[in-house]
Amino acid sequence: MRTLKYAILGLINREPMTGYDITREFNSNNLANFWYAKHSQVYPELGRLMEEKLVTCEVVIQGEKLEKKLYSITPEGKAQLLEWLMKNEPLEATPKDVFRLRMYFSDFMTPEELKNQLSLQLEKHILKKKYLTDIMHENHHDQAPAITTPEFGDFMVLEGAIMREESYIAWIQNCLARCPEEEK
Amino acid sequence: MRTLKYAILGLINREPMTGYDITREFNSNNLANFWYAKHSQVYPELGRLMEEKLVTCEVVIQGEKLEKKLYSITPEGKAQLLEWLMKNEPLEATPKDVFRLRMYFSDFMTPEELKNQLSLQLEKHILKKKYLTDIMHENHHDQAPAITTPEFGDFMVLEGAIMREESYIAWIQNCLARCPEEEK
DNA sequence: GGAGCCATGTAACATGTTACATGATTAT
DNA sequence: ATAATCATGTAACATGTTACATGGCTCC
Repeated sequence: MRTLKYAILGLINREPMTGYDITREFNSNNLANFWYAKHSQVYPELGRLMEEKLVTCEVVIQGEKLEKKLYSITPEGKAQLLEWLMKNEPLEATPKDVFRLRMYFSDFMTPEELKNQLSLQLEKHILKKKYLTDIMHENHHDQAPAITTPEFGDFMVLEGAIMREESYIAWIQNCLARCPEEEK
Repeated sequence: MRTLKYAILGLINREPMTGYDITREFNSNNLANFWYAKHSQVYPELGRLMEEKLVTCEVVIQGEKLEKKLYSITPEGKAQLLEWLMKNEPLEATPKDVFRLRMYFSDFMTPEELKNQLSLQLEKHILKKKYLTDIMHENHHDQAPAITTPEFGDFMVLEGAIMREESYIAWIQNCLARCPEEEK
């Protein structure tokens, strides 16, 4: 699959970046909602991409002597990125979800503990949704940017992340509604 | 984290099972929507659980001489499972999603190819939703079973999986709606 | 001068996938 | 008989996390 390879190629295709920049993107408000990696994964992968001649590297001096490696995409890199973007593969395996797994075994909890677990999770997803909508206001003022700009991709996936949270929240509320009323 | 450990404990807690049974559950209509593992991961984990004395194992002969290992949960296993179910941990990292990653880089595609990619994905998620709702009709007749039964967990997570597909479908339709109209 | 960030890397470990390997049972 | 499924395991590899390790730059 080598998805990390294409994630890095896609970022460098937007503009030349260092490994540090790429890692920062992977922990940003946009990308982190559907892809991420630690720097310990990024640097070795950049090495592989160099070997495969999909990126080139220029050493830049920051200040007195700090060396940064600024990576750029090659024509072959662009070609492979485009090929990957055009793919039509079967649906990926469904994402793993530890909370859903715990709910699957809910009959081993008391109804009170089940309700408590659902409420705690609900709260967290409500906060996450608020966090995402705040970013949406700040970055896009809830207006879709023009297609063919990088901002369009940012906007689409952020909107998707918000919708995902809304759906999760609605699901938990459904589950809570199905739990019996407290005995007085 | 050792989530696989708890997934296996949770299953064996419902009733004694073999490694083969567990693997089958991990590829079923319920569980596979939020957790799964291959048999090559299950058998070694069962070995670890034996070492930790969280499960016991009884050899059963099937037919003439086929040996099955039927695993049961121990009191200590039950205790650890319950502890895990009661946890209140921060939200997991957001699930990775290759299609969203490709959409993030959509400005590198032509608008036509972007629409094509969105349409292909839409179709797949519509099929998946139909697949899930069919199972819902068959297994539960759209009626929530009583809380405190294992079927309640099955129902909850299946409902969640359907809602997840509905949300994904709505997102893709949003994206398509934002794409410009075809020229004449 | 020190805190926090910029910048790059490696090592050990945990998790997960694909392939290799073997053999019994059941239904056609 | 033979194909599909039941049943259990290991090996090699890919992916991802945590910890170790080093040093420069910028702002206070």
